[in-house]
Amino acid sequence: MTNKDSSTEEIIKEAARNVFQRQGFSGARMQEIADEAGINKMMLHYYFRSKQQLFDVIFQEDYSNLMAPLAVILRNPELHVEQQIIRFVRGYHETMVEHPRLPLFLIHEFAKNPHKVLEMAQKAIPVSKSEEPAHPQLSATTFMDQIDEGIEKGHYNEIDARQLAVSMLGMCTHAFISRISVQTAYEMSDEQYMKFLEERKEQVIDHTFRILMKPDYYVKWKKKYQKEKENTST
Amino acid sequence: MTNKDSSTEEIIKEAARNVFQRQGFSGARMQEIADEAGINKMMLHYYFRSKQQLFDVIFQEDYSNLMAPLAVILRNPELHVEQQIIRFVRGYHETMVEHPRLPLFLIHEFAKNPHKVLEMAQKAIPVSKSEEPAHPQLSATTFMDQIDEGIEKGHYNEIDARQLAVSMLGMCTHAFISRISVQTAYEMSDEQYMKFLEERKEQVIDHTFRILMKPDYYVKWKKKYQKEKENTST
DNA sequence: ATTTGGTTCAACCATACGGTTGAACTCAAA
DNA sequence: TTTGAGTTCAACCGTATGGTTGAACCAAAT
Repeated sequence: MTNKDSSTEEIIKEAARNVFQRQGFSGARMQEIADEAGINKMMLHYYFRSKQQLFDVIFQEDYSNLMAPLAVILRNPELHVEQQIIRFVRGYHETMVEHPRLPLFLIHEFAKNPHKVLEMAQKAIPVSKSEEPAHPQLSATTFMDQIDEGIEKGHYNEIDARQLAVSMLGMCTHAFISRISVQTAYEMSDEQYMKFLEERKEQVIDHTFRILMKPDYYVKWKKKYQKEKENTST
Repeated sequence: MTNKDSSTEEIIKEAARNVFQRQGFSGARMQEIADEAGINKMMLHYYFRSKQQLFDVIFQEDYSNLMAPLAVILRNPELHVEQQIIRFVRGYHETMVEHPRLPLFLIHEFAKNPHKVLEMAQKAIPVSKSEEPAHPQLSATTFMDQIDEGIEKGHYNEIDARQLAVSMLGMCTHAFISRISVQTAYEMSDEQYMKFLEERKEQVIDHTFRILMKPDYYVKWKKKYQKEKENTST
């Protein structure tokens, strides 16, 4: 039981993560993973039995550690939608800046094998302790319900909450999924792109709220938000 | 020289298109393509020499016929940005409803092999006849320039045009790329999803303009737009 | 010093897969 | 009817790739 992070198992997983994220399941070669880990190919099978099992472990881990926590934000009934959006978008960008290939990887494998991934997703998002087992997903107001509420109050535009959700997700993912085309089209260096992503975090929040909120409510919100930011940063 | 569409070559291309779009290059099997086409595997090599060449033909065709025309809209200097956006988003949705797997397919292969795809993209978007060869891309006002112009006039919010472009693209692609998760999350039947996409077309335009335009200009625009629509439909 | 269980490896195996061969069929031109 | 180019196929080949074997190494326990 040596240092956990430098154990062979962890080294393999890290190498496999890289290769699978670059090449996808079918594009990845066991030999390539072994090379990247600097070990014998046998080791992969010794620790993870088969390519499929190694892949499943990686995918499961990535999904549970990185995506599931974000999904949970949008189901937290304690949190106001506006806070849900802010935390989701920030969380998404902060996570994906560290793992830029993850969105495309997850989406691609998802599309190739929806059935399997859906099972996995259910496992990965455990029913939170405060929720009654009888009402697994609907315990309180959700993202959608809160938006409808805001519409009734006259704060929000009369939009389909699902359309907003898809737009928000799309704005989040696209900067990572299409990085190369964006970077090429606008002739950005890697540093410039990182800066672009850093700015984008707040931009996506702004875009989402411009879509969601009626203009006067948006202005009010923005003032309040700017003050909060100043307080937090000092 | 028999009927073009039912020629063996076309049958093969159609089958290959399906398999490649479902499985990606490395996931696709020549045998599977042959089976889908209902012919002997030999035929694939007879007509297209190798898997790589068959793939290249498909990819090039899909890109040139379906994506390039859309990209051209955003570079048309004769067209006002607002018109560019409307035509792009409509065109995108109308194309992708017919070829729902195309966005993820293109993006995934692009990410795996950016160098090659970029070459292809340059070939696919020919310099239009009216343009001087000396200024291949910058012959007149572009998407970006027009937006900056609109900001100066006080019609548009002071946003980074690149951020808007990425948001718009993301809103377009996401509905197709993440179809299964969206459909599952909102428990939609296939018909309901088609309806969702049909609505989405106008929604994305609306969202984009809400991000882009100052509220009063947006209201003015919307009135004008609604009238135009009535005129067109009658 | 010996055993034992976990770990590592080079070499090997079976199969899947991309690609090839050579023969046969079709059909139009001569 | 013959010829020949274009087309189709079953069977085959070579290699890449996922997976296995059996032996060696090493550290801790006896």
